[in-house]
Amino acid sequence: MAKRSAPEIRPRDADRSQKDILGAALAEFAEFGLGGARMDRIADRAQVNKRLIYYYFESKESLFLAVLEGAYEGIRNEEKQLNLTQVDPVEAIRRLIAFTWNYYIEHPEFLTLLNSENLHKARHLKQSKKIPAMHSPLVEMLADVLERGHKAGIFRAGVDPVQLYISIAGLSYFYLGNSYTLSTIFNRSLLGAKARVERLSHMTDLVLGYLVRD
Amino acid sequence: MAKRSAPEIRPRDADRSQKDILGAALAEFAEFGLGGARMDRIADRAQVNKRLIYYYFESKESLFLAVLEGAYEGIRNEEKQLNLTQVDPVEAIRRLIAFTWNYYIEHPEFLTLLNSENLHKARHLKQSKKIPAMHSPLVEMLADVLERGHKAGIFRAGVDPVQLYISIAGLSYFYLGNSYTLSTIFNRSLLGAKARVERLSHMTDLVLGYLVRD
Amino acid sequence: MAKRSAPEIRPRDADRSQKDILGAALAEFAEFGLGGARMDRIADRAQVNKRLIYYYFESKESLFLAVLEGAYEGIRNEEKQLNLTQVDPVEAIRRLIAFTWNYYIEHPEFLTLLNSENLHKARHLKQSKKIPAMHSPLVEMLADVLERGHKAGIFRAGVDPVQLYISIAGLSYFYLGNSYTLSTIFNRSLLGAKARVERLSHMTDLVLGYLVRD
Amino acid sequence: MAKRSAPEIRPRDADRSQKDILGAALAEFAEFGLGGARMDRIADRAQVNKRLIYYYFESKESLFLAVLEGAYEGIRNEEKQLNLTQVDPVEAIRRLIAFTWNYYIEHPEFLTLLNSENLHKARHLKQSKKIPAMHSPLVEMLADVLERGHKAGIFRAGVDPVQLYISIAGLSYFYLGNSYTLSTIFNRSLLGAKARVERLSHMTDLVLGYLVRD
DNA sequence: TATGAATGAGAATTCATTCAT
DNA sequence: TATGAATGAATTCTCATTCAT
Repeated sequence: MAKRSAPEIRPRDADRSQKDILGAALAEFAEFGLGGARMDRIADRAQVNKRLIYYYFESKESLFLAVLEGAYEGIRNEEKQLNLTQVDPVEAIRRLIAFTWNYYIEHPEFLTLLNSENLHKARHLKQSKKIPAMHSPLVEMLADVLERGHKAGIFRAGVDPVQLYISIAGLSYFYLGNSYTLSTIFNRSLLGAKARVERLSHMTDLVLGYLVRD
Repeated sequence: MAKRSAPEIRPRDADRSQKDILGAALAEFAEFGLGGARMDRIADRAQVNKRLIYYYFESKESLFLAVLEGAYEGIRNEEKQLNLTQVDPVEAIRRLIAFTWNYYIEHPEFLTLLNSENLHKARHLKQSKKIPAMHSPLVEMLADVLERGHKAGIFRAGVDPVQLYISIAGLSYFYLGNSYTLSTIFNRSLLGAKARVERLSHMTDLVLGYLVRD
Repeated sequence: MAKRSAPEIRPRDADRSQKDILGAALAEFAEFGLGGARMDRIADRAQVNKRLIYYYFESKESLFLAVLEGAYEGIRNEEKQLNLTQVDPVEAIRRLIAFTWNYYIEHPEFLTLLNSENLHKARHLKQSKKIPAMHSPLVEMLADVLERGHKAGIFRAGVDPVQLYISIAGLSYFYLGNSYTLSTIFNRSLLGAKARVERLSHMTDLVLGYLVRD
Repeated sequence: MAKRSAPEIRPRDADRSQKDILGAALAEFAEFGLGGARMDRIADRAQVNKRLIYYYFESKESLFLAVLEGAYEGIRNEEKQLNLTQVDPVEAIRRLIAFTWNYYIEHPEFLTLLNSENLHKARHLKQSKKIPAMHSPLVEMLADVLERGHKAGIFRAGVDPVQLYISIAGLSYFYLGNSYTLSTIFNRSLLGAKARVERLSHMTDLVLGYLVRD
């Protein structure tokens, strides 16, 4: 139980070290933002010599970019798992909303990371060669679902999939990302089990209520 | 007695100085976040000696709180102007959405300020004695509108006004607050005149499409 | 005699502080060059908080520039004292050589500072607005002396005063600035009293031997 | 067994590596001085793993010494080529001046290396067992030339060859080594073709004007 | 009310050097 | 002979904050 019980022999492993650093940096940037993050703490979290961070990642800025790229890679990979092309349109919309909701719940770092990046006017994102190439499959999936729904006479016509995608994301994003201020203002728990169920239900009702023509 | 010939006569009263500092701090915190803001720059922006900031506001933290309080005060004041009690329910919803949208567009600082505050887990907000007392009239207005709409047979039943309020806010907030990353990812302008009209239209369609029963 | 006997109350004096810093920086840069100089040591030498250096001088680089400007100002001021316009040409040349020689001996910092600046390709000098304006009066004095000497039938004609000025400086500069290596190589003291007299005598003979026509 | 497909076949022998390192270090030390030189950059320049530098040369300091020794070896070798014993005294002086001038022009590293070494008070030179043994043949040549010139009734008597050697070196050294600051101060190109011819001519006139008795 | 001078505690980054293979 | 991984000790510079008037 002693903090320093064993000298913790760490076998030299470049890949491992880099991954540890990235993981630690993700946590740190998510918790404190780019400006508030500390390289020292990242080194501590990664259990790595601070100098090693600079060895692999040139600077705080480029470390942040690497973390951001990893975050986009992460969500894109998950998105790919979500196959909606064969699914009934109404059910597909449900899954899409639930997916976004759950992903944000499970990856709160993603939200704060995006906030940081927007505070910095997407400065890092624009430098990235990787991220712009990682197209989200969701918009195309959504376009397909909307079209199938419309052809089946279920959904309304003329819905811009990009707008709807942004709306679906925004419904979860704002609720989760601002839960601290919102719950204080409304004096109401937003993240309890019951509240979550209600929110997901509301969002689904909202979007399907809009889409479905009867 | 002045060392320099023309000592830049600039008589300043206490109120004026405090307002200048708050204005400068708002701009600074909005641009860089709490962590990235610099007291030096705030002093420069306010054209005030740095020491004076500490004279009026104890520390960076309490200056941030004061700024946050000012920001909430600002939006609450505007919200009060929006009188929807006599307005046709459908039109009322339109106005509510448009109000939120326009307020965020005209006050982008509000968005980044809220992001900062959430990054810090609403630490300052919780300390504030003022903000919790400033209840937003919008939720009650919305409750009233929803009820009138339902009674008139126009709107669906069972809509939680808080959920809908959060949704309406979220639809604008995410789009505007993340416009830098979104426009980069989608390679599409989000803030041009045409795009704004489309977004407002989409959001209105979405919410009314959900609410209105035919 | 204790190092920390008295807390050494240092009255707040902006001018004094700046001068102390400049003096300490001059010594440090002279001893270690720009690259080898340490801001910490400069602060120690100046008995000043390290932060204060950055308060008055933005960075190490601009501190170096300020020091360089001070050094040029110093030599230019001394040069102005040297009035040769009424002096017999031969005597004037003697004084000019002796002045340069003595100035370099008394201000060895000037030599190493110049070496540093040349190592950096006069990067700082080129930024300076002050130094280029500080024209050395020596070249004009020398031109006057050469002309008077020639008219009096004593000196040879066609001597470029800039070339001769550089030569006179070089004769002292190389000997003094490279005395460590030279004395090691030649295994001979260069800076003893006798050696100094001999060197000054040699330089004077060399230049006058060249100039004087018989 | 190589991890990467084409492992950049580059068979290297020990000698080659050492020479590459020395060459790279010479360039680096010449450009940045001892303090400003970076082991990393030397490794890059030499296209060699940084660790290898330590394998062959113990430390930065001893690498510098090795470079310095190489530099002295280089100039001494060239000096040996300059045979003046059979040459007419006046012509011999011309050649000596021209040799020094040209060597410094072709080996500007030598000048900055010497400056560095003097900044460090000849610390490395004094450690060297090689350099003190490499006596410059120039002083003896000069002594011989001066004596022959005197005996032929051409040159003045009593000239110290060491003093004159230092003077000849200094005339070139100062002009070339300080060309950046001098050309800025005098706002005049010093290294153009015409300027070089003029300088060499001036230096030759100066020395011969002093030596030759008519 | 106002301000220029000053500072301790960090913070990012650098650097020569060593470890392990 | 050669190299990628790793590090402790600086080093420049930053920042919120306080002192003294």
